[in-house]
Amino acid sequence: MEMNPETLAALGEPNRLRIIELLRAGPRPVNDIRGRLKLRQSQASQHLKVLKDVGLVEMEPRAQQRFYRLRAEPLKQLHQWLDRYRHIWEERFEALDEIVEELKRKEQLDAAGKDR
Amino acid sequence: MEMNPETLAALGEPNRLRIIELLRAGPRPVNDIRGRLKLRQSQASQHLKVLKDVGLVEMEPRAQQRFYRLRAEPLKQLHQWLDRYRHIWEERFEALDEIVEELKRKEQLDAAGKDR
DNA sequence: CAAGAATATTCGTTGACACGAATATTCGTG
DNA sequence: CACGAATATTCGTGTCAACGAATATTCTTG
Repeated sequence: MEMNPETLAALGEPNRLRIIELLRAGPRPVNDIRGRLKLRQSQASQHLKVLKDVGLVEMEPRAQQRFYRLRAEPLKQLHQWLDRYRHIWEERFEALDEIVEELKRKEQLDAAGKDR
Repeated sequence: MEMNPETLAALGEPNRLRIIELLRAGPRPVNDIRGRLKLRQSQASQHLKVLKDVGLVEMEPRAQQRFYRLRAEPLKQLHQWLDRYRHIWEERFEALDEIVEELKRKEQLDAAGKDR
């Protein structure tokens, strides 16, 4: 499972991240996004273009408005990718480490004990 | 729940992403990372510095080597953040929409039926 | 404490990108 | 088909970040 840096880079830009967060609630036309996030018109369009190019959003024209909505795939994929790091925050490994450490210490004590 | 763009931006750089993926298996000294990913020495150090600054990794000196390891917090946080988008890829909502649509259609048919 | 290994930091260069203003495009309506 | 609303695209500018080379720092060992 490989994760694609471009998706992450796209999310790494503050205004784009805000757009993603806004779209979580559902599809919106550009002008709505622009208004809520206080962006210039070109800014809104440009960022949406980047997001669309990496596949994070898709667009549906509706008269002269364009509705943008989140696409499931990349978000799901990113989530799955992170799942592979679960062991980092589920402390089992650290606990295991500690147990191993303790065992080592015990063995040493035992070994030392033999000589006493 | 807010997600911080800097973390994502840090992950958005290809070489840094590779470093993160490499560190998933456990802590490593700089030279090991450098070797496996075929980076220049300064590149390795610089990227590791960025990762450390955003808190994605931490460093532990060991003689003149420095071991870098993943930090749980930001990864866990990112995972949780993505959890809030679950409804996007778990099609329940779309399914629900369809059901609603069908119900509407049915009602109309029923209403029409009454007059026949 | 000199020397070497491992790593960090500095610095100049270059390319990419965000921004804003201006212009172009698309589409419904009179 | 002219017009206006909504959006996209282009272009010039400034900033920032990645890179590579060089230098500095840290730490161990003889």
